[in-house]
Amino acid sequence: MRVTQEQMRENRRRILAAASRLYREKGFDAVGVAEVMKAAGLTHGGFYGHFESKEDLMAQAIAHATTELSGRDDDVGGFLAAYLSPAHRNDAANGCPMAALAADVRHRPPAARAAMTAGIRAQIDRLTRALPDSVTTERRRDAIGTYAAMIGALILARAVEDPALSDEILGETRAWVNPDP
Amino acid sequence: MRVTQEQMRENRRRILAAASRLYREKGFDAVGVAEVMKAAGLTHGGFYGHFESKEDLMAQAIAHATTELSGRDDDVGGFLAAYLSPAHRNDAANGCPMAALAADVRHRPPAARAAMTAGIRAQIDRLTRALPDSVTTERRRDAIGTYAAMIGALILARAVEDPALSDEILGETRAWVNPDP
DNA sequence: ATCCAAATATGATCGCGATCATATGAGTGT
DNA sequence: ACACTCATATGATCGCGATCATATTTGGAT
Repeated sequence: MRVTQEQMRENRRRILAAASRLYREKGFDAVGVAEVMKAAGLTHGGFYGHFESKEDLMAQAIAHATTELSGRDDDVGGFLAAYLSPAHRNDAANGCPMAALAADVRHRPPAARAAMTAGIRAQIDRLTRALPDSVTTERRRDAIGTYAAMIGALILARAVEDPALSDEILGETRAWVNPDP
Repeated sequence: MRVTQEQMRENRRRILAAASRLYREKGFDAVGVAEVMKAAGLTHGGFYGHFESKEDLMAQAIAHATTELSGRDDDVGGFLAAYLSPAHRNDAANGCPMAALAADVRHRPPAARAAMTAGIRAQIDRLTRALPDSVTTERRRDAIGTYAAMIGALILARAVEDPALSDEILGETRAWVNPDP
């Protein structure tokens, strides 16, 4: 059956949202086109009316996730605490797309890597603007180091099966990158 | 044909070495049993004489890689420089198994996660022993934060397609975690 | 109102990869 | 030497997932 142009755009948005959530939760390979379409409330056949291929979907889903999650630029401390929280660790599906997919994107075609690169660059720039100035270090260096530690800690905390060690990695990294508060 | 007990153990070692290299290079999903066996100089059928399943192989390959790469504990500065070098970024196949596989292991069965957990714990302990003592921070906290930053930076550097940004992430993180030298 | 094109649904196809069944042939203990 | 067992080789099987072919239904323009 046919559908309103409005409805079609909405369906496309649904597909992207479902894909970006499923990819973050399970990884690119574990999520099939049919599963994405089902999660979007559609059937698998219509997929190729919206996207060229699964590769195309991966790239657009990354872009969708990275542009959607751009919060406010103030309150770095709060951002850090939320990022390195057990809640974020336990909810990859709605969390940071870089922590969930950056390692995976290494094996993906150029379009997906380009989208990821744009997201990483934007996040570093945002952090650079948000971080407090310091006499001893440069802001951009701080931003890059802090971002790397955040992502590394979240990935490690998610990889580890021992909850105590996982919590320790989150908590100690948070104290380490932000010693003052 | 049959083979010496010695030869069989050697074959098993070859399979593990090939698997650990291929997994680090391409990820778990992209590497099939047949490819691993071929890289080890065998045919795919004999695989189940050595391992229960692909899951079993994944877990043992992680353990193999993590126990093999335990270098000396001194010279943290040199270790850091090598870890955050373009050479390491470009050679995931022979590099740190955590940077290559920790994010992936999140989607794997318990055995693989247990092996990865053991490797991460050992590496944190090793770094804790190797880091210089400090008045302002605790050694274990330093170790965890530094390790997180190293892994995060390497993952980001490998995800990014722009070589300039990739190099910058490596270099700035290195300067950030180790400001003195 | 009517016709047409477009969006989705339904149902192949096609290749790939994990696992298993059977065959082969050479180590191993007697 | 001999029989026998076991490691490997060869060749199915089996399910899954990406992609495509065809059908269906209804927006949208005339």
